[in-house]
Amino acid sequence: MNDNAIFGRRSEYPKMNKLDHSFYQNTDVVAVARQLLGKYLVTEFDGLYCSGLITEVEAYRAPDDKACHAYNNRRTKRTEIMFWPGGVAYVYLCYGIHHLFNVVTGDAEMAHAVLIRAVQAEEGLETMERRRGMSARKPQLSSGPGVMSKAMGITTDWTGQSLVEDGSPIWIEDRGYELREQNIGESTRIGVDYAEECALWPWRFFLKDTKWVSRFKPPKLSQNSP
DNA sequence: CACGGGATCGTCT
DNA sequence: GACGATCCCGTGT
Repeated sequence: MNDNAIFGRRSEYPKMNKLDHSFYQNTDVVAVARQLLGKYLVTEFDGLYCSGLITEVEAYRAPDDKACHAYNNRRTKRTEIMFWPGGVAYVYLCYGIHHLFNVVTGDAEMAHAVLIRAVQAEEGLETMERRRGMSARKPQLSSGPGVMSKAMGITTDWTGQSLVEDGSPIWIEDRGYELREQNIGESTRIGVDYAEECALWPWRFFLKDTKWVSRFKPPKLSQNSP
């Protein structure tokens, strides 16, 4: 996918450059979230290969972010993964139905993660169509964190899975395209109204000029909204 | 297009 | 026992 409306020039990176520990262990999770836009999410397991351009993300950061599952460094069996060193998947079940895929970032004991909310399907379209039961031409195929995971075949079985080790079923690649800053939009995060003042933090990032993003819903605060 | 409700279950209180 | 970092479908305009 080399769309000049989204990408600037191609950089000198070799193609298919799998992101490694040094990328994920950046301690600035908001910066990592931005950097993940324009990269490619890839899954390959059971002989099925799929990829998509990452078009929408959100950053979550313990201990100060009330929207983060590990707010105040709360450790539970589920959130323990977020305290691991960056470069593993954190996948959890939402509303009993949807499997939401996050990338754990930062050093060990830093419970930071980036929620991948949407991708533009690129390869393995027939596989994604079968998983979703719809045409791969429609952005609803993979625009939204629940449906993105479904299209890519990601489930909670993969929580704790490394994204960097050889042979991992899921990883992220830099294919050498450089985003223009002007093509990155930002907003508050979706569905975190309970997070009080943190619900107003502009930690959702997305590619402008593409239909492959979820519909934005502004936060509805019960009170104390500046 | 806006809104509202139901689905469905692991997790934490 | 309550509640989601959501989605889809139905209704009404």
